[in-house]
Amino acid sequence: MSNAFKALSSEPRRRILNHLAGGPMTVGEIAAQFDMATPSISKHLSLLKEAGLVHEQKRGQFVIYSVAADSLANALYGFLTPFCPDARRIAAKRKERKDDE
Amino acid sequence: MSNAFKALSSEPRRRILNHLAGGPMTVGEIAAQFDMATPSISKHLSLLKEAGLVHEQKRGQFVIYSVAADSLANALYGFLTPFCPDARRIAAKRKERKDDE
DNA sequence: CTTGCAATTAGATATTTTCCAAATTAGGAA
DNA sequence: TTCCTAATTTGGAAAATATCTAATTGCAAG
Repeated sequence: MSNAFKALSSEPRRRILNHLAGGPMTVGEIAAQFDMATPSISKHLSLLKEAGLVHEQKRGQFVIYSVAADSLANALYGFLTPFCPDARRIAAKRKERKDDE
Repeated sequence: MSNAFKALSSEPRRRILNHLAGGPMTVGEIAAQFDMATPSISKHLSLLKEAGLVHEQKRGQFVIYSVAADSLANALYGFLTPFCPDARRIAAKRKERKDDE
């Protein structure tokens, strides 16, 4: 899903992802790094989750977020593919074969 | 530069880039593919140019746009690096060495 | 049960983005 | 020059975003 790109379009969200790259963290730990109210951070996190870029795990009263590295890779891979000449050739062949049927 | 992500956050702009992946085109040729007024397309293209994701070349009264594949790759590479464990290790070492000085 | 802390949801406001139609710029051709 | 076409700029309205404070939810400890 390309909500990923909308999620990545915000500087704060990219910074949040970067922090999370260091390992899972609670909302409070993340918020402590930013000059931004906790609800705003929470909102950003929920957006990142919507986009499938982070995972959320509840532990008691805490919520722990972590990077969904696989989704991140998939989103960017899917986007980049059409720009790779080899991939384009392969896709074209596949399409041609489909048209024959 | 991370204007690239803002540029990529719009569906129309991603579709435009996709069309351009097929080869250079004039504004009119691009606009013909979309159900959107030409000025809007023009605006999107100028945004993509700002972000360094396309190149512009004037030929007479026409303006030809093409994908700046290198910038595209650089932007995504730079972003992805912190999420790659190997790259993280290397960056950490580099930082450590710098701290010693 | 009440109190306290973590996090999310609500409500409000300011800013940004998107898009179109109309006007403008600029090149090429009669 | 004058007309036509390509593209950009302008002006403005509607929609989406970002961020804050205040209120709410949920869990856990006394």
